[in-house]
Amino acid sequence: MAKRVSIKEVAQEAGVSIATVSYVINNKTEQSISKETRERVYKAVDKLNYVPNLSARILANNKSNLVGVVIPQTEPNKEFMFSNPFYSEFLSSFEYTARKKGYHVLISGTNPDENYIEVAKKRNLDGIIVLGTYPKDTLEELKNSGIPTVIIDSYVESYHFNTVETDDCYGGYLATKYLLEKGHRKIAIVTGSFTEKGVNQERLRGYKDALLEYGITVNNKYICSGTVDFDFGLEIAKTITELKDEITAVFCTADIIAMGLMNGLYKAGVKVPEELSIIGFDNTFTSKITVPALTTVDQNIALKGERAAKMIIGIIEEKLKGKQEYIIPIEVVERESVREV
Amino acid sequence: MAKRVSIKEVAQEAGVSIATVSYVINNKTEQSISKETRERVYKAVDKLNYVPNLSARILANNKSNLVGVVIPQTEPNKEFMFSNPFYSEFLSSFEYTARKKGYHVLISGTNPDENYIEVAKKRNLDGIIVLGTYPKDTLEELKNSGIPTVIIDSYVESYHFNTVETDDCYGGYLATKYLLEKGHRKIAIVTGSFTEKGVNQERLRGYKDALLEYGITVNNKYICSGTVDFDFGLEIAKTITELKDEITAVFCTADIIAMGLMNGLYKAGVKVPEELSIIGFDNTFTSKITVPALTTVDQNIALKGERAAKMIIGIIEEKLKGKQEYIIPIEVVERESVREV
DNA sequence: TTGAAAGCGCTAACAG
DNA sequence: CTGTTAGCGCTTTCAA
Repeated sequence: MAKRVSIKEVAQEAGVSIATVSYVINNKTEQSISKETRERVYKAVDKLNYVPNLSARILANNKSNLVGVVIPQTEPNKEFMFSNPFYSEFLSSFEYTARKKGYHVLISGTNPDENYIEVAKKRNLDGIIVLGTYPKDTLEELKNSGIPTVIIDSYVESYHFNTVETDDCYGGYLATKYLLEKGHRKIAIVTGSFTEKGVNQERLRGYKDALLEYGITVNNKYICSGTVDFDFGLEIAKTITELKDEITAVFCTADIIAMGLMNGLYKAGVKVPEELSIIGFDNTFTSKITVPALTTVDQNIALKGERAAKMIIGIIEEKLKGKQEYIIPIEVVERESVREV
Repeated sequence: MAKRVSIKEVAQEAGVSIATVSYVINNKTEQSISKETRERVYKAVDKLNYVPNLSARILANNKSNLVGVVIPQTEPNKEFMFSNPFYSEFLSSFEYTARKKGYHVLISGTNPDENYIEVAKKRNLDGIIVLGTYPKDTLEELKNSGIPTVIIDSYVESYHFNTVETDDCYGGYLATKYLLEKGHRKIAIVTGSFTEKGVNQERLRGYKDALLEYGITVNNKYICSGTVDFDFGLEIAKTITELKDEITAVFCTADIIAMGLMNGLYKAGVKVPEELSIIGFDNTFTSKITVPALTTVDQNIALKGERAAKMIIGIIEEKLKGKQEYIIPIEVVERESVREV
């Protein structure tokens, strides 16, 4: 590797002190530098192809311009975190926004044994984004570490933490209401497991709210809970098929479940939406792809990534003070999987 | 933020010198340390909750245990790089493998204006993974920077660079041959644009090879080239529908195109696979989801990520010398979109 | 087996 | 307006 040039060599080349070089390259306004000197430094930087060594800078400044994103192992025993398209869409938009603001992004799945705070300290992370649900203790510890943190999509005592969230309850309400407005009255819900205060529970709450608003009593037989994946959707198709003569619509609290369900229904010969209407949640890009295309609740993941980036950077740079909260707007995207009855 | 404890405080607590602490926490074998001292240090580390500051370490060692992954803006004007599920699957597996080996991963889209070598130098990256196709100059420059680099899926003068690749030509051959074995003789190919020496060109080559092997002359009318996305597949459905009485099968060089095509065909009332067989390429997780499920060529993306990580780390640690190359094995995954004729 | 001290590249307080 | 220098936390040579 070609020997890296340091500030010292730049100083030499420009015939100034290293302090001066530092002032110039950092555009320190509190230091006036003669135009001439400034130019000499620039020229030397160019000529020598100087690139500052951030490690040294971090050491001196205690500021890394690095933010870490922690992504859960979505499936235990599965090493892979963001096979779920949600994560990649989020990350994509997050990284882009952060980069534009001069921050780099360190990603990390979670090692069960490794405490993320350790990573954060080691790498002098300026801030941390936490995706997904974690035990409250872990989050509390994070908070106590004093490192700016933004939690995404976690309902764990939100009043404590900076958060970017979707209004899942409202989303569940919207989805269900949409079906109701289309004339459906017997509506099943297929959802993930109800970890305490999780996303699924909120969406279920919205579902109930909407039914109540229409004076419909909630029928527990219509509530199917399992895991958030394709296979569960596939599997539950059997149950739904049996319910087919009673119900006219299904609200799946995740697109991926809806896909599995639609697939299973297809195999069982149940036509969507002719015989059964389906609405999803997430609007991952795959929902356009199904046949029929899936009507779903859009939570604007890209916006989520962008807001998360702006929030954490705002906090880091102390432009944002106190607890921060942002709720991502939500809306139904009409496609082809719901019919009017 | 709670004041961080440094090696100095640990030394004080343990009643030894900072050098000794350094030896102990780094497990330096070339330094013998009495068991007793070692224990005292460990105790102090625990008590004070000491976490080493990697920035200082990097500065002293010139070794960051950080590797950068450069991801292209797949679509110009689109900020988002890895909406394409390929990237997330790759990254997921890459990060996991790297983490297990003690490396962290810095991700970055590419700023048109910002030269990635600069990022690499700034952050003292130990190695770089480049995804996708770049101008040869850029890669050459990277090479000259002396930073270990592994290029994924680029055909740019591969003999120069360390690479992890899929044998796209062979994949194209396999896909086509599969159709031929199922009795198809008139086979169209729908593919992306032919940038010089890109993936698509290779897959096309395989397609031609297979036809030739069966003594079939290539019909240019059957070669449809556009962009690698859902919409192109949708669009090309029209052309394919017109060809329907001549051809019996289509090879799409990307799953996402196949999805669009299937969607378009569905709308046009063309039945897959009864009237037309379709085979894809990639085996992204979405290919299970379609109706009918897509028969496709699997390139084992997770393995790709794993091998890339092992390769770059091997090179960094000088366990791997000279040009490295790994070709990901490939196979056809049979599902439901191809029928026997 | 241990410790003192130089040095990694940079920032910033201070002096001039 | 510019330069000197201490110090950020750590590794490593060399001496003890």
